[in-house]
Amino acid sequence: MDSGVKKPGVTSSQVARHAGVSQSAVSRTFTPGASISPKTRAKVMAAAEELGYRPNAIARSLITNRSRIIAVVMAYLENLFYPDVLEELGRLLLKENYRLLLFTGFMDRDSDPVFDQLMQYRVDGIVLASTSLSSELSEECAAAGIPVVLFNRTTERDAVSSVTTRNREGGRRVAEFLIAGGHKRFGYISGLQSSSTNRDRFGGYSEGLAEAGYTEIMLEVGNYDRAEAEAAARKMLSRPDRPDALFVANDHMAVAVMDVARHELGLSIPEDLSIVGYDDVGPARWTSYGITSMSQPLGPMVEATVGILMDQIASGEIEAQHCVLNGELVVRTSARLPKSGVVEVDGRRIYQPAQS
Amino acid sequence: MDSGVKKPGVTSSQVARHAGVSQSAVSRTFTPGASISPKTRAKVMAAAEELGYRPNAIARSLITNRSRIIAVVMAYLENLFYPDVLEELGRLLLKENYRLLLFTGFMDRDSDPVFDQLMQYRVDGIVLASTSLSSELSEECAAAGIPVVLFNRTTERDAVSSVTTRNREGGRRVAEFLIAGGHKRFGYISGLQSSSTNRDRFGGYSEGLAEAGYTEIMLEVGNYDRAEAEAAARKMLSRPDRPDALFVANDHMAVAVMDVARHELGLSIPEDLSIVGYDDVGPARWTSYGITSMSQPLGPMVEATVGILMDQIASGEIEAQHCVLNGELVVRTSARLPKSGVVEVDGRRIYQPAQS
DNA sequence: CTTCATCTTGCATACGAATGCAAAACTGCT
DNA sequence: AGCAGTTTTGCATTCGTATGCAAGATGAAG
Repeated sequence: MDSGVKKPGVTSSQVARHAGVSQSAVSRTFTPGASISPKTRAKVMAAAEELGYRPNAIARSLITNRSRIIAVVMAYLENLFYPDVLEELGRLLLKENYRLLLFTGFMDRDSDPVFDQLMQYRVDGIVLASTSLSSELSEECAAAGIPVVLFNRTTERDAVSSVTTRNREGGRRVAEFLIAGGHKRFGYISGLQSSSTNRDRFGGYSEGLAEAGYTEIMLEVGNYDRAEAEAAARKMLSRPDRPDALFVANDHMAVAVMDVARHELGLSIPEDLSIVGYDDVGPARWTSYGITSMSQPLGPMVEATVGILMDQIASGEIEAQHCVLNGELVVRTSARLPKSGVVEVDGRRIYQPAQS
Repeated sequence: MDSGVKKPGVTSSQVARHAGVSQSAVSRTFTPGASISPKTRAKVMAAAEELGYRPNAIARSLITNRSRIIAVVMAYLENLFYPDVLEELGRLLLKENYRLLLFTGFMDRDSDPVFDQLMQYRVDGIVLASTSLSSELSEECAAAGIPVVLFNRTTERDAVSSVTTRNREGGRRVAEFLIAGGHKRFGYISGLQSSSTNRDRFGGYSEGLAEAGYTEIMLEVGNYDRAEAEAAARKMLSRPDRPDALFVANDHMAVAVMDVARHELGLSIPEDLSIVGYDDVGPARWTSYGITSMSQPLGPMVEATVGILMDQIASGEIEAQHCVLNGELVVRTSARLPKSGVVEVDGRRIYQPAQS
């Protein structure tokens, strides 16, 4: 029974008058768990329906001191991993009856005004999923008593909650895989060098290689940026002693690297060059690329993120929690296969060496 | 001079007391254009700084009846076109001092709760960029007096503002291009059949073909979905009389179609099959695909969207405005070239037949 | 029918900032 | 100094909802 046009600006008092009850009764009707008799509730509902009343979330926020808004900060969305995260976050937050205030499309140094906005809107929680944002921002928010979760990154001091995957182990797994594949010359195209994910991935990778006696790694910087990754690939792969195994810090860059290798330099993948990426994001699965990639379990990561936020909001405690999840090395066609260790699980091929 | 921890919950009255002025003075200090002397302003600023005061946007909204929040509704973000839009929207809205409340990750039929939320938060404007959302939603919002802009879609009755490109002309241009390329058997993989963009693109395409005497078009439905597009491609391209020219309703699907054609069916592109897409989105530019595609001018589209919103918010008038922009047929490698008509503009190759 | 316990209800107030209005402070001018 | 004109200030009220408190209604048990 829709009464057509919903005029905004219908207040609870108007509904109250129309229903012949007090404003409190109206409020209680729309407050789950409030003390209200079925009879008045019905009266109120009828009047509300008739007038097209909707509780004003702004006014409610003012008094409850809860906005039911979670801020999500993502400097850029070019890497499909982040839109995927965003979509899942939207889904889960909606289910928890929270809204998602998105901050994106700004340069990283502009983060100060962003911080101001966060504070002004009294958001109930913050998800920081920008690899490149200053750590100060996060700590400042946490200090202000707002639950913050770093998504896919950490800071040195772990004063603020985070959700990550075992990047170090991931890097090491990539090394093992490439070594088992019989590769001899190793390269790495890095992400933002200041980011924790990049440091850990590279750390694990070089550790793994070093243990097998490979101490030299050709290094170029891609800064998680497509254009820079292309340039890095051009430079590294046109060297006479170019690597035969290349770990790229994420799939977003790996795609670009593959295009350069194949179409600009005429290399065959994986015959001339094996490439391994990170994230296992959409394009990695497309047959044209088929990137062998360390996966990050997006669903569980988002679930953990929302879980931590809800937890901290409910308890009022903002003690830092750190959730570290496991990824898998999903094997596709962009890298030569080792003789053993590749197993099929749930229709996906995974590299799982015997010892683990 | 930062005083460290910003305690939230500092109110204007507290600042007032600390500065020895009235609460009004504090309010005026933070209201651009209000009547306040430099001297008191300075006093207030100092006190505010010291206490870590930030105006409470919620409280402000309540009285000004302006939330400075724009809602953006995008059912899914899998198609990179939408994240790109989102990023640009974020940038422009931030510049206009508006926040972006994102609704995503819900199935389309669930749009009712979404509408409720929009109303509850008293958003100042709405961008509807979901091809598949019901038209009612948009009209209901408009009826409620909230400026609404349909992004990349329209409704039959044009009671609500929209920003689109000339999809019909685009479809026709694709037809001309493929005909000029000497193709004989034409196919179309459609988007959501209920969407206006799909109808227009196909309408223009079939018109253009019909005028050249080609009245038969092989048709499969992709629903703007990757998996469905793959299935559609499999079906259409394994027919003995498969088309030699295929227009796919957007690049997101075209990528999938290309993968199926090349890697599952062993077709060469563009030798065996020419493919043209729509949107000119990121992956279309990647060398592995190099999709010839009708572009949609994202920047101008977003600019127009924000422009319309700001206009309507400022004027209070919500008379529907319709902005229709031009795209170009960006020529790459996924389709055979016509003998003439391809010109180079700003480093991009464009199909521009003589008469236009 | 009384009595006490439990539910409902309305009243009044609070949340934090913006703003019309009138009083107060300042300005410049004679 | 005195006055008119202008600017600045504070007071009081407002926005729309939630909630503690006390009064009223209802129900059950005796």
